[in-house]
Amino acid sequence: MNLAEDHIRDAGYAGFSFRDLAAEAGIKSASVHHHFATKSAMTAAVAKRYADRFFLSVAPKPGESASEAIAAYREAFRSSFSRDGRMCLFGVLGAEAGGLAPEVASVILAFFQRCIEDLSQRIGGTDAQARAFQVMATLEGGMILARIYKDVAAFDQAVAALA
Amino acid sequence: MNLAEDHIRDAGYAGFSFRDLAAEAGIKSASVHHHFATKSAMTAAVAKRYADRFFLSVAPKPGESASEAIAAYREAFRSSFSRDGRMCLFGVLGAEAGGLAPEVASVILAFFQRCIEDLSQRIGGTDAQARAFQVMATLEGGMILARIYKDVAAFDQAVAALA
DNA sequence: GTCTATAATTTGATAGAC
DNA sequence: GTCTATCAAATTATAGAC
Repeated sequence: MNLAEDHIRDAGYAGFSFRDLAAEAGIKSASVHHHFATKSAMTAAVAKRYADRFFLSVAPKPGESASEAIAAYREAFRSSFSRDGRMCLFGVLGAEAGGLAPEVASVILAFFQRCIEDLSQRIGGTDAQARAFQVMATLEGGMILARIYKDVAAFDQAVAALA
Repeated sequence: MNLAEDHIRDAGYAGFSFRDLAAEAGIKSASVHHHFATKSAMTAAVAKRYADRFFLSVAPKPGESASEAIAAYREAFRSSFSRDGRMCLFGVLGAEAGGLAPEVASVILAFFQRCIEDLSQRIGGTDAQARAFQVMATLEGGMILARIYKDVAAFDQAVAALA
């Protein structure tokens, strides 16, 4: 799952095969199929694990401000990219969603819905939902720019005016 | 090229094959290879044509303001999505860039660099470049949200505070 | 410019032994 | 849980005729 996650964040759903993963893990592809019946099922499982980890990392702190909530999301994205130069998994999968199984698409939608809902509540005020959409769009788009420029400075400039 | 562009905008580089395109065009895959030696070469050609069309559509009008320049970009993205529900081609390719040939990656980088340069000049002022990065990130990210929600309203909320 | 035919490889997935 | 072996299909790409 770690290897699959890296490959997806780098090159998308088509960016890995069971043989790739098996070779890198030192086993055979049939052994991967023992754990995940299909590639879609494995991708959905990897995505769910990624989402769980993400929402733990952005968990609200008592008495935080709207700016602090936005900063928590920003830092989660930023540290992810600066650690290994790879994108947000859901940004990649979201961009190529037209070619993914419903099984995977539903996990992607659930992730963004939960982000928007969580951010909206923590931002508060009249335009909370629109600001939540703006934050998520800027973070995901900023990741694309950073990966294309191969420079986290592109991300930093993109998100500088956010919070 | 029209068919390839649609497929890429829907499901990325892995979202089409020469046989797919040939079948939909009513010819054979060998005939597609007559025009494009490799899949990477075709993708690069499609991307360049897309970029040319894009920069024509956002060409500056005499005496425009910074807000009007941003609005031109916003409308180019918005109309593209609302026309057929598909993403910006460079948003898709940018997200999965880790698995693309250098031949394609260089076209992607050139597109974003030209966008940033063009927007920076038309926005002007002290933070022009940072604002340009913010605009591009929000537009690309907003496209991802719109395609996942299957609703242009997600894009509209994401970009509402831009200009 | 299109076709038939095919090469060479990769892919997702399965059966069954250990 | 891992293995060997294999299948059926798809993929990118090429050779050569019309």
